[in-house]
Amino acid sequence: MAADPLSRVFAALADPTRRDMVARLTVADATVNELAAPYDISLQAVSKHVRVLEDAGLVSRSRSAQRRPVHLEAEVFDLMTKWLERYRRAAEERYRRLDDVLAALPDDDAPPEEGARP
Amino acid sequence: MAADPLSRVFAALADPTRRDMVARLTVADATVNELAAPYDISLQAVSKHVRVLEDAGLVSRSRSAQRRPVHLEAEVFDLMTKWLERYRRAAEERYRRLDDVLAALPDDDAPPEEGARP
DNA sequence: CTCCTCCTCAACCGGTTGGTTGAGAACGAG
DNA sequence: CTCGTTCTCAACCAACCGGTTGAGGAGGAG
Repeated sequence: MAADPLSRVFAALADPTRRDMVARLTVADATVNELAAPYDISLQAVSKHVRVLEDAGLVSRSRSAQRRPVHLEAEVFDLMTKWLERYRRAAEERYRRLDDVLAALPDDDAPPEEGARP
Repeated sequence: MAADPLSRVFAALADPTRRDMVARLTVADATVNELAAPYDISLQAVSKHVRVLEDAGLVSRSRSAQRRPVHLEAEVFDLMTKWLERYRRAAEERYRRLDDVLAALPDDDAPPEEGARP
């Protein structure tokens, strides 16, 4: 279970139920019971989902009496957004660069396998 | 295997090997063989990884001769970024709103369950 | 104290996933 | 045509995942 943080975050968000929980947690904190209400799965299953979110750092919990309110953490979103943005930008730039590459094509019709890794 | 698109994208990116491939594809297109070079897993495994990325719409392939160059698609990144940004912003706003909520707390110490979805 | 509520732990199950090996399709080069 | 290269399909396997049920810990409420 020692996967890198990013993998855990992506994996946690790969489940629609979990994404829905996150969406609802942006509105307000909630207990496990409240979180479980909309879904017709067992409370234990919901508990597991929350644990996955917690392990991914997307969510934190404080104990107040016997309730364990679930709270959304925004930081990890920033981290992921940053990661994503980086590659999105790179892909876009490459897309733009393509025109230059095509324009700079010499008489040779067989492209010289330009895949040298820097 | 009929998961929603967003789930497929997140799931695809939940694997470090696949994320590394995506990173390298931002630099240049590559064949399966080129992609496979850095990893000590079988070529078939790499082929499977590429297929997962393709099913997620992160990557497209054209056939030129017997080579099947893999090309990164930027659109899906936009989609995911948009999704993420929406919740990141919501979480931040809620974080900011928290001060107001605390300030507006009446004499009642039991918060009135304000979880109505708009 | 006893009871009730909220939640978690543990064991189990079927389906998916990441990996393997082996066979073979598709295509260019000789 | 034959050969070599590139890549995929198929079957299999161990591990993980999302779900279940059953048991039980941790606090308030009576």
